[in-house]
Amino acid sequence: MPYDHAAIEARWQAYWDEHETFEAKVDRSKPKYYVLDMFPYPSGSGLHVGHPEGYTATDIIARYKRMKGFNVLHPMGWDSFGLPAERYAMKTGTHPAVRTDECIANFKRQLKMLGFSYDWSREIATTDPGYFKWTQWIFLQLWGAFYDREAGKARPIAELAIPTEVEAEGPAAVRAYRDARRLAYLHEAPVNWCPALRIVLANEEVAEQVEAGNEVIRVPMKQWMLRITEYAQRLIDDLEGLDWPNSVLEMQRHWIGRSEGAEVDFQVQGIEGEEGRLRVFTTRPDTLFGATYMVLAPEHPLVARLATDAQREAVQAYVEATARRTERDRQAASAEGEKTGVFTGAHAINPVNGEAVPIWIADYVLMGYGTGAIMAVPGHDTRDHAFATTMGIAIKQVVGPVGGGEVDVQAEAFTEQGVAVNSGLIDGLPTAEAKAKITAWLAEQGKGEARVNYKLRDWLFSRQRYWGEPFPLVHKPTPDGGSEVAPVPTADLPVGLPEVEDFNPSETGEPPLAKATAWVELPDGSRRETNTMPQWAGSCWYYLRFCDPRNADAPWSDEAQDYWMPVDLYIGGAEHAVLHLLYARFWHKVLFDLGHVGTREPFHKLVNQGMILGATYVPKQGQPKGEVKRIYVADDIETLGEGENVEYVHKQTREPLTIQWDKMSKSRGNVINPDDVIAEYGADTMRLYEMFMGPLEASAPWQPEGVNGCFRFLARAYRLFFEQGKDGAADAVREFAEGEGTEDQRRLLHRTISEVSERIERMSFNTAISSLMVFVRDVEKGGARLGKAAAETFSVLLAPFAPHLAEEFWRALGHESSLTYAPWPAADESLLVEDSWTLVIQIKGKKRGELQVPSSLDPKADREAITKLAMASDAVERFVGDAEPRRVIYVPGKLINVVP
RNA sequence: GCCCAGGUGGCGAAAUUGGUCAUACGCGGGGGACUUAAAAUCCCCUCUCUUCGGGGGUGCGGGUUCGAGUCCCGCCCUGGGCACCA
Repeated sequence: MPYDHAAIEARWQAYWDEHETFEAKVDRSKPKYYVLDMFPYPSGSGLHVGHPEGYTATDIIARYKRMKGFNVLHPMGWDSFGLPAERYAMKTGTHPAVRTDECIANFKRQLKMLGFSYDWSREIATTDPGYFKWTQWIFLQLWGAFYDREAGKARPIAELAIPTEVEAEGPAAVRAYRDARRLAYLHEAPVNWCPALRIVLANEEVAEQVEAGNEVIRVPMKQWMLRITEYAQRLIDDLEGLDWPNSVLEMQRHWIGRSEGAEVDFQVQGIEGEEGRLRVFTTRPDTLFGATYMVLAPEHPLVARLATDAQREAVQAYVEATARRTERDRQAASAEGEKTGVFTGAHAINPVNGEAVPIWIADYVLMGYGTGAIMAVPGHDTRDHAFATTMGIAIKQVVGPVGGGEVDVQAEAFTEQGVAVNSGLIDGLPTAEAKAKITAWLAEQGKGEARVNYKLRDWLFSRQRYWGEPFPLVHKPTPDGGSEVAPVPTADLPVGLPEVEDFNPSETGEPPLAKATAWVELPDGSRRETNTMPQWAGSCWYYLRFCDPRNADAPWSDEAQDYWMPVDLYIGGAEHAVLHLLYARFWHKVLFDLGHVGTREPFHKLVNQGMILGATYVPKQGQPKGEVKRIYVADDIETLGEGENVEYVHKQTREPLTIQWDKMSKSRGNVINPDDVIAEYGADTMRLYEMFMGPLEASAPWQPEGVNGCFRFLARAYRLFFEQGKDGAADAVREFAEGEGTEDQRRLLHRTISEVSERIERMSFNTAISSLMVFVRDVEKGGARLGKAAAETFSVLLAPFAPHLAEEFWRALGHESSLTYAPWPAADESLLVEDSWTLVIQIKGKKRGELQVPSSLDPKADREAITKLAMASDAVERFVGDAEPRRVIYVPGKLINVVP
């Protein structure tokens, strides 16, 4: 019988389960290693081959680290709240919990088939009440805290100092004072309402729905917000020291979007004092002298007051028109260069030169950033330039190029740094100095101050959905006829989801939970909060729960958290580069401030695995315009020719096609199902191929022929250990030679140990596998019987990649138990050294010969002897002759370069 | 437009800090062995030109260096992200 992967894999999966081989326990005598996958949303369609790429990588590391003596935590769970289950419920009436359980079961079956070494006793699901009890608990920590800017950290709200004048106004005022400072707060604001889905979308979710053809409009609604903006600076600062891909670090920094500048006060003409103070934010205070107009966002509170009678109607109309458009929509149109806006009729005084500048409103200024108002400097800002040109507003030059020279700001804005001109007290100063000087001057005059702004906005945290964590809050009537928010006591958590008949929100946006009146209305007259949390909530802290997943009294114990955290290696898709990682970091920092965790950052090393691409076939001539795009899958096509002359045509139409590689998706029909691959080749082959395709971080196409190559390698290895049984008899274990076999085998073995170890450490799995392939090939080629010790070592080296087959080998060698905790071998350095080494002889940088140098000559110490040897070589004689070389470069152990 | 990553054989890809031979390993292709035959397996060849001495070649054009896939400058292309953030 040849390599019977199905039987072998079933046997070892059962063994691991039965022996609880991968269960992790806190053990302070060993160093720990926490290796985590981004847990999946268990979708109805099951795993595709893209999922196991990252999972295989973490599994290799987990298994390698165990053999290196680490106590490894390698858990898996389910990010199981989510919209698909809810939509499925709306369509079929099946409760989301039922559907979710089915999907989880399927995912788990598939993952188990791949032989991943997860500690399944730690399995968690975010939808499990035993889990979301603590999600709710963490929310209450946020609700119960404020950010102390002076201390630079969050503190319990009870410690917030209440000003005496507030105290004097009574409990309602104190409550309001506190509520306005909590890290979780209610905020009425225009939100992105999607009528088709009947849900509110976060800004970052709008694009996706608009692309899907769903309308998104703005409506005001009361929403729970989380004060992530207070952490903006720390979220930037603490990126330092993380071992993360540069691209992710950059994306996070850009998302947070720190910018330094100044706030400047303009005084509106005709409105005295504080009320008429119009504050703007600018990163270029040095261009203040070039401000020829101002712009307010249409939502700016001062807009209504500023509009003069003559302009009131136009202003009103503009404000209403923009209110209907989503922020994204506004930005998209305007970014094309279409600038719209209306003059308010009012003017304000420029504090640096006393000039009166007109005040406009325009939607290219956003209320959510800075102060919602700008000074416009068309000479030195592209957007202002476009607007001024459209509206016929004056453009003034106040910065010139450093080396002198002319620029025409009428034609195009000069946005670079330079030297201030036409700018009074800062004339002649380079931009940086001009900024500093004018900012200092403004501060002195009480007309402005230096200021740092961030693009990051507070996090819209409530959703009008059923399938999410309920907020552990109630709205309690107060004696004055109002209501106050009160937490559900920890002892009463979790707040579970009520049974409902209908999972749809109402047309007005009332969440589905609002219809469960028996659940909403409490005996004391309080009403439960009916929003639910977004899907991000559960994934913000699951890595902490994995440390102590069955704890019923706390989200985690100090002991477990202190031992396992931080996550040493975190692998997942690049699509989570910003939001998930930012939100999780934010929660972690709040928990850190409040003393619940001991680490500032949760994830030490982060790796994004690349995408696995699937094949589709499209017309070679390109898609005809105006027609529905034609995309075909492998079943539709016929392959003609071979090698470099390969051609694809459609089976029926004979249309010439060309292959195209895309992200795998159901809609494209280019998905490969792991079940099929495993059935044909086995999990070990599948794991091996996924890693052999190329570097983990790179995207690569799934090529079925490549899978076969990996299978062939395992089958070869199998034949190294087993002899085919005659006439249907079981395969017999081969006889092995003594020890590490022949001298050649020993050397080969130790080189393989050295290479595989080093390449796993570098996570260069494709090249590590190549070393293993070379080992098998060369042992075969050598023809001698493999030494038993060498066979054992090889099994260990293979185990992280193809664990089932490795276990099979291990047992064949006479071991009773699993090789999971067998020690990782160390290479004998002395065997890596050859008898002689090759010195390359170059003449003027070109290779002209080589020389075998005996190992008795040390590359470094015997420099002179080696040089002498080289100078006497044929190559030097031929190309240099007797002439004295101008230069001789000797690279120890590598080459000698003679320049005549 | 801006930011990040990347461009190496017919294909997936190798090449510690600039240092031998660019193209390991695998796929595909060609030739052969075994077989009645096929599958499986095994062996050899597989960047290119060549007058067989050697020459050229890592997206393109320059540069630094004794020596560049690797470093610098300027382009081109592909993928990902951001995109009126004042």
